[in-house]
Amino acid sequence: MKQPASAKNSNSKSKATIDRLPLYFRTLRLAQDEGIDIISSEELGRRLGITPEQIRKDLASFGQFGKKGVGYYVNELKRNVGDILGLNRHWNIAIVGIGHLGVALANFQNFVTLGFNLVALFDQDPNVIGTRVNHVKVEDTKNLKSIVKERRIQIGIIAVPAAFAQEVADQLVDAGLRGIWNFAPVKIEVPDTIKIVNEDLSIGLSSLSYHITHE
Amino acid sequence: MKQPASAKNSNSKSKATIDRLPLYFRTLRLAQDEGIDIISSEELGRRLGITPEQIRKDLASFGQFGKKGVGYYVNELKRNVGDILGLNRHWNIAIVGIGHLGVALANFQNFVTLGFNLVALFDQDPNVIGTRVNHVKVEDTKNLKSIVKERRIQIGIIAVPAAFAQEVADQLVDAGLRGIWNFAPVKIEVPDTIKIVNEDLSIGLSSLSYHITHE
DNA sequence: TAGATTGTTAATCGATTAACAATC
DNA sequence: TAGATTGTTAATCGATTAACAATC
Repeated sequence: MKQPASAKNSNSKSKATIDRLPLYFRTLRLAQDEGIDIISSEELGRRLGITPEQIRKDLASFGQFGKKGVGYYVNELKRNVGDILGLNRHWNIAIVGIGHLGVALANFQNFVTLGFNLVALFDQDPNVIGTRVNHVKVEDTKNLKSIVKERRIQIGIIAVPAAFAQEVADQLVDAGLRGIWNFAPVKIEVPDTIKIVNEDLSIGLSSLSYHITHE
Repeated sequence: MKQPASAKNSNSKSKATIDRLPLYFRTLRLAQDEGIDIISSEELGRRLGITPEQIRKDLASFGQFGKKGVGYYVNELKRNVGDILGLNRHWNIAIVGIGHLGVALANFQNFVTLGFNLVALFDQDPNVIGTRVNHVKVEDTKNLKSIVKERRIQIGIIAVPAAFAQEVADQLVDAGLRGIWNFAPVKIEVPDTIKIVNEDLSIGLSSLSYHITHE
């Protein structure tokens, strides 16, 4: 029995592939801004430092987006990659912990261009509660659960000290959100229906230190 | 002819391994704080969500740090992993671009505990130059080269908008530093004697978006 | 048509997992 | 000694690279 053309094949879609998609998206947006209509895997690769074969393989695992002998239509490919990444819709996000990092993230312009709406900020410090960061009012963490539900927040960003991270994660999960972006340098336990991405900044710096040390 | 015990073997030391070392280091420091003397790969793995086999393999690629039937001495292993990562010395670092992100990084407490000394901040905005962030004075980017040399800065952190990142990188390289930690969402070209680590925050968030979108 | 470039299969490379001998 | 746990080799799994037919 033949597989229908639309059937998902057993292609890669590996973690590595998914981590490269945002890079493709970023570069396609740039190309779009430059007024480029068509781009080849060769040119995409040159701009990103990735081999053209890799790019074609990555894209082909999600569908046939290109035209043989021609290349990829920038607008079309950007829309397709955006659809795959879920960036062509709007996600409501919240930041918990409005310290220096929380403030920096609240002001992060890329969120907006990627379709993320910052709809709530939380902190427990009375001096911070009630202030505004990037036009969003800081709420008391005590009210986290009701506000997350009310404002239909799907993604929570943890920017509190490591010692409080698990507790905050528990509250976020309890409030029913879908994903957590964790900046606290600690392993957080969540039910496996919740997607978690860890962003431990000390890894990047340590890796740099390693490579400089070893010549 | 027998290989001397000290000879480097052809073991992995893969990128993946090196990226896990900082996690081991972090967990060992925590264990040390808890007063734990000896830890098994089993327990380390439990705390990190990594298999014990993986941990033993990673560590064994750098030497024999454990005791069969016993485990690893926490202090000793932490020192060894720190040595490998180059964290048991002091690196002088500078941040270029004192916007929200630059300020957050300047206040990042983990730098200190990892042995990084923040010795310079740079910006081009006259309103920012001369102010102090976490006790460090902000200098004019114009003087970057001479200050980087003078203060023996080995690592530079780029926290400027994407459009200026390459230009800043060129100046840093010209000043003779060894490594760059790049937060600008753009590919930077440097000579291959310079190690560069890219920290594109939109990747983490896009990856989260992808996984939530696909059920 | 000739040249260009994709999509896909096969070959290679690298990383993880399993198994177990060595040994504390 | 018996039990525990490392370090290492072999087996498996996954990801990248190479090659090329399909086709614009």
